[in-house]
Amino acid sequence: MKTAQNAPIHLTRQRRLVLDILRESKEHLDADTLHQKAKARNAKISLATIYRSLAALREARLVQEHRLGDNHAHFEPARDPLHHHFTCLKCGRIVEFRSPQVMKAVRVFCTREKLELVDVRLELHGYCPACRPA
Amino acid sequence: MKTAQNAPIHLTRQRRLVLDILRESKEHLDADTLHQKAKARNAKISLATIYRSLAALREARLVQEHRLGDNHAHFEPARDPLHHHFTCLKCGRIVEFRSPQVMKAVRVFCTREKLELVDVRLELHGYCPACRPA
DNA sequence: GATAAAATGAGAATAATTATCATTCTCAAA
DNA sequence: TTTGAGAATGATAATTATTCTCATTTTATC
Repeated sequence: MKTAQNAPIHLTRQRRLVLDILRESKEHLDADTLHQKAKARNAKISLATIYRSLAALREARLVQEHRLGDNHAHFEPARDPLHHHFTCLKCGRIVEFRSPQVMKAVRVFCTREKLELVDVRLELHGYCPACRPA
Repeated sequence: MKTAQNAPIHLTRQRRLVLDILRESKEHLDADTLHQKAKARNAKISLATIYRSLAALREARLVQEHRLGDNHAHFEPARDPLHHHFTCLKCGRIVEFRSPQVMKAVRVFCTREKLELVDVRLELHGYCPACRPA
């Protein structure tokens, strides 16, 4: 049985490219946008490879996947410390935030339950000041 | 606080049915399973109506949507206090937990940033004791 | 260099969700 | 009670996101 957990990632040209684009853009890119940007630099890269690279990079903890408002995934390079997102339900604006308290509480819970934590995803939804009702 | 966004929901027979099934099952049902269960009680209910009902119920804060491991949504009735989920990446087991500390930190952040909070979704991924590598 | 394993590209296939549209239901005003 | 407007529904088509297949290419190992 393979322990995908500790598999060192093989950083191929395509995976490197995907990671580089994510790191440079510092935005929450989705697979399709990533594909566009990748093609702009590399005539031949398949959307399937984008997805496969993202899966491998995520497995290696180099990228994080998020589910913001819409029903497709967004990705960003894993930064330390982790941060979280608030998405405005009306205008889609994203506000990022960090919270040592949240991370602490999560770690305490995982330790107590003997859970090995790979990924933390805290997503808030609501209305930003401009969109909240009077 | 009554707001423009959360118009009072019109609890039609179909929406009531969807909500009842969720409340009775106390599980994390996906749209398709919900459709099966609904059809078992009501000869005529469309999958589209399931989705529309879920959207309306979510808007009314009566149900919560989650993105657990697989790439489709799961739903459960909104319970108070909110709870969160840890999903094992290998076996899919779900461990629920509550955390006043997390909720407190979230509320402090939203107050400070003048954000109106509608939904909190904290999802942890990793390996459960049975699946974590030696 | 030979060979096995892994990664890739292209596009088909699948799954999840949303859109369309004709019909039905709800409810307030006449 | 009728009626008319707007909302909800059912059936299904359409769209979107993601995964799969398979032939080919690249990389790692001997």
